[in-house]
Amino acid sequence: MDIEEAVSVFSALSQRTRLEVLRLLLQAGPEGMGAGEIAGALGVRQNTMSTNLNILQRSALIRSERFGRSIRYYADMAGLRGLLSFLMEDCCGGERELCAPLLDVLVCDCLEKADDQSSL
Amino acid sequence: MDIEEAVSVFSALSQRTRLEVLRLLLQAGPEGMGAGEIAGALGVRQNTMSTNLNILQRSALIRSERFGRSIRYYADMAGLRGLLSFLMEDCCGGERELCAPLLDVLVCDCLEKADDQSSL
DNA sequence: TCCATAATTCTAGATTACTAGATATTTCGA
DNA sequence: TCGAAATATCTAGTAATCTAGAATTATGGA
Repeated sequence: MDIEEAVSVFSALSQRTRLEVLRLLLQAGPEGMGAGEIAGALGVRQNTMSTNLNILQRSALIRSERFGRSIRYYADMAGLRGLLSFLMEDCCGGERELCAPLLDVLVCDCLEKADDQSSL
Repeated sequence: MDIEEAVSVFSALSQRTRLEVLRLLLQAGPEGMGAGEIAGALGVRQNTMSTNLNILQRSALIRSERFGRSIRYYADMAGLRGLLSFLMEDCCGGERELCAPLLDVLVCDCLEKADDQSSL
């Protein structure tokens, strides 16, 4: 990922509806959600949501899959990973202590509430 | 952090100069960098940089400290942590496997190159 | 107190982004 | 093949953001 792409991805996240969509899809997990379902859940008009879903997808923050005439969307963990990776590239300035607190976020909020067989 | 604040923080990151500044300061580590030094390093006019530093600081992505007549800026790890925490809130949908890859980013890019006494 | 340095604030013209109405496309079922 | 459902695209008026010139504030030294 280069700087232009990263800026574009952060732009995708800097709008209320789109940020809500990503969080909703992260919470939805592997099941994903239908496009109309997402629009309904967030109280946004269908065409506006379609535009915003497209922007998120172009940024590789979400993925989609068609089922019949509806389309399901999912959080794209690989894309999110790429973004965080770019941001934290060469971080810390060699000082582990500066960077470590960021790990706690994911460990606490995400993994601790899952089962405890920490394979890391 | 609420959604409005998170949007505002992502907006702060969705501009090339500001994203470059945050990465630069993450790489600089605890030493930080002077305001003029940052502007010089990125080839941005001093008043434009000042505006952008202010936006990053309002978003709690960087901190500042005055030394005589110059001002040093530092990455604000607590602010960054808050943002990631908000984004990943209630993630995974109970499926640990969906979320775990995000940890690798920080573990690989940031901590593995530090000493190996993994206290997690 | 006066000057130079370092950084910030004010401002406006130019660019970019957002929303929603209207229309188009895709798919399924009858 | 026709109609309905689900979603996407086009468009334009409105709103927000970006940059840099000019002026301002804060600090330290002579």
